[in-house]
Amino acid sequence: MSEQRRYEPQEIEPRWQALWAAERTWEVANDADAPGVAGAALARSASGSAGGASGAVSTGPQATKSYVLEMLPYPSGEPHIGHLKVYSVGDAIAHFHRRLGRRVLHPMGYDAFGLPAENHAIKTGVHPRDSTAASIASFRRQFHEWGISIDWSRELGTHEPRYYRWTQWIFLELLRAGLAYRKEAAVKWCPHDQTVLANEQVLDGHCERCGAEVEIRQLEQWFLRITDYAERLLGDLDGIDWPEHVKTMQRNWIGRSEGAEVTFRCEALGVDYPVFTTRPDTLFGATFFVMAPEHPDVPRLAARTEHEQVVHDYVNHALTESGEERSAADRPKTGVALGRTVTNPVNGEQIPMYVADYVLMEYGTGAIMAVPGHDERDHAFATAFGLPIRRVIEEPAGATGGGQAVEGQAGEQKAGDGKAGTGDTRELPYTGDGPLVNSDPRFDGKGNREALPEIVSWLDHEGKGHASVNYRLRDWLVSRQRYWGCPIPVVYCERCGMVPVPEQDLPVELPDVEDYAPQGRSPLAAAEDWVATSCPACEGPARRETDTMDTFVDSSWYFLRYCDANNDSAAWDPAALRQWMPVDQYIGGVEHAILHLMYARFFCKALADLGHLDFQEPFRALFTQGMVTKDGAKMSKSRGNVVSPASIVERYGADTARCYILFIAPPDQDADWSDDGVEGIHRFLGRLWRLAAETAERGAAIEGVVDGQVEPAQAATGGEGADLELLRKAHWAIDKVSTDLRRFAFNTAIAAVMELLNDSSRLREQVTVESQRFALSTAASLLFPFAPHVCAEIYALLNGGARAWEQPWPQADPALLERDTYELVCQVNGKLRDRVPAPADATPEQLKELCRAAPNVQAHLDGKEIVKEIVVPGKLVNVVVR
RNA sequence: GCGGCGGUGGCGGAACGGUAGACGCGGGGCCCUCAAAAGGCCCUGUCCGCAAGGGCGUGUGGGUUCGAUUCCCACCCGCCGCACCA
Repeated sequence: MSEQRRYEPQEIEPRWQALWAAERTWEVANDADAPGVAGAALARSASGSAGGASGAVSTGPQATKSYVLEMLPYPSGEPHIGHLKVYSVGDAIAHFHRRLGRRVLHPMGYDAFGLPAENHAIKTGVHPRDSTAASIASFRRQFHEWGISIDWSRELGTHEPRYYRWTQWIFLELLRAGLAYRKEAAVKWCPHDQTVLANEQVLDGHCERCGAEVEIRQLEQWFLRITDYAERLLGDLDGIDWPEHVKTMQRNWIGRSEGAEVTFRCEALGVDYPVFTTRPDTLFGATFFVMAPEHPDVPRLAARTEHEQVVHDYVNHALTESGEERSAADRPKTGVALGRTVTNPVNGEQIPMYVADYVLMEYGTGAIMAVPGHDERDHAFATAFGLPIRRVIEEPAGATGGGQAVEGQAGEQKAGDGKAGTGDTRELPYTGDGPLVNSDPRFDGKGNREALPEIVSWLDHEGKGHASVNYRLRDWLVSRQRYWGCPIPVVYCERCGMVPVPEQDLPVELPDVEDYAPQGRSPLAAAEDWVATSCPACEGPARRETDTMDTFVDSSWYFLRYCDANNDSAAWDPAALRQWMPVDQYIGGVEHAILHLMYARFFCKALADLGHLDFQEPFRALFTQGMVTKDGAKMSKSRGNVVSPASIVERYGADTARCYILFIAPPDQDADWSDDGVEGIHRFLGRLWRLAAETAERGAAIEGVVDGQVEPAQAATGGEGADLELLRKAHWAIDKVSTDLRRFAFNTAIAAVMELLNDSSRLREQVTVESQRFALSTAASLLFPFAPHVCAEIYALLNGGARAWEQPWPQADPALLERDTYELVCQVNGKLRDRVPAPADATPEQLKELCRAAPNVQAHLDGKEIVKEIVVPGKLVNVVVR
């Protein structure tokens, strides 16, 4: 190099950021014809070709839209390295789509309500409104400093009244449709702190803060009826382009099971108890009946019996245990008898009722029929309590099922039930398939799978049961007794009951309260003059709902609001949604695989049913990025291994930070941060910049080129020797980067540009300035989505001030991707023995000749018989010898 | 237990069934320099060999194939979900 030049991102980056901000480069209007949008700018300049592009992309009203969206950040403190990663990925995609000629919507907002901000406020004494504002300012500033191409005209915060006004509107729509409702639910209550506790805040049945024994209280809570959508949430997963593991998690979460609901009658009380079972084929093996401790009928069943006190104690103990304790997998089965019986509808047997904590109130009906012969849990319980165990399915000879085959007598079967002894002496429980026995003459001998539907239709006919589908999914509890959230827009009137706040009175603004610490009821309840209001229906005295909404409600529709973010007369104009939705590429952490992504899908389906949307799925494609670790561990303050994006950006510049985080690993994988690795990327960008600066200088010296006087680099199509080699490499890189961007392989895309730079550098003494300029221009063009500032700089430097982001994405010339000679791989018995140059158009016969003639192939053929020759044109010849 | 993902040099990672280890980091040598920083050039899976070359190598064991990191079967290990779900 002629003289020492330094790559100075601190000088380069703010300059381009200022330009993009001043020109509002990344804003895109809803009206496709509107001037000043990025797409239109591209259209204007698309006549010049650059970076080897042929066939400029046209944009305009007809241009394809692309909605590229990263999950909005929760503004707490400063952005961390995970934010840098997700927005680097999203920005690369947004830039790529723009330069493919699409109109790209790439907005930003903040998920600003929520517990962490509130807890932080309680701890520091800074009002959540203020700490959130400070955090948002920090995020906004850093997004600018990272050079993320955001349409800032659509910025929003979910805590702003102009946003949550519409969150409340959606809530009212759901309420109107019966999809939001109030219901009593069992919640944990600390009698000392006078507060509801989350399950996580209960340790060993005691309050984690004061140690008081926790009680269970039935409290009214707000729910959203997501279970109505279980089937559609499951079925529609098939039509969206999401990672398989995310779909699997959602399927598991929904937990669909097919079976039957069967009614067991308690004659003493005259009450029918339905149970859900996936195994109606084993009904004849039901020898007892179990209810969950939370089952509302349990006290009633035990009342005035000798079991009353024991049952009461057991239930109380079970209720105060933490979910974690109760679900500990192989804990011994516990329970107590209720002293009552129910009738097994298939055979009229009276079977005893128990209450046991292995039965969950949340699943099915909160009561089960127990079939100890064919269910492991029921078997464990029966064994512990000396209950009869009956085999109703034979184990086919040689089959392996749940039970292990044992020699001799099945000693485990201490059942006092005469029917237990059949010819099958293998151990129970048996959970596999086989012919029914000990059931009913109509079914005995039939395969259980075959008999199952027959039994169900028989039950149906008798009015004792019916086919049924059950889901694990529960309705979504959305009310929170917390301050920093969206107020639920209803009031309670003594005369009219619960009354929705009329739409024109929205938003119900969150009042400023001084004491927002949780205290058993919502902190909002303390804001007396806010709570006291008048009934919208009768104008009589009424009180406002003081619970707020779960933060996940806020983030279940924000992607819709971006489409029409500044609309003050509606949540959105349907035309705006038609223009942008669904999101074409959604990007975020896999930690939201279930909750956020399920809720957002639910909202879309519900809003579509209400006529507000004309699509069912919000996110057509999803990409989940992996975590960034340091020294193999999750970054955390307590470990002291936090790498702050701000410090990296300050030291190396945003381009280096962004490129590095995309280079270390495929973005969907976890990646370990290495300080040395960052240096490597910084060297690479520095080398690219220096070589480009040198090339521009050389060009100026030879051609008298000065800024603004040359067209963007023309696609060179000729040349020979080193020039041709470099030209080919550039086209190879175009092809490689284009392919890799489509499959999110940013690491290999950046590697390809590195190769192009390495060749440019190696050949720089042997090629013309024009070749060099084309190669480096192409490198900058291809790298722009990852390192926009330095690439804009280089592109302008080499192309008379032309703007990289306005250039169509380069296209590889197929003719230059092919070679007239290549290195033929010569194998003997599949082992590489030699490589020889071969003409691209050689026939298979000629290739065989070439291979056999290769010196080292000769050596391995010596004295052997050629059995076969495999020819893969363009690649290799494999000679098989004996 | 069920489901998903993964296991390749000293490290991060490449590789349409066809040259294993691209690219980068780290390491070694050299150039530039009074010296250093910065930068540049070369080498770098492993073993044998002066070299040419050869042996061995993608968690383990089988299989399919002319050829397997890639496809199939069984297993081991790690990570992530879910988990007494009837």
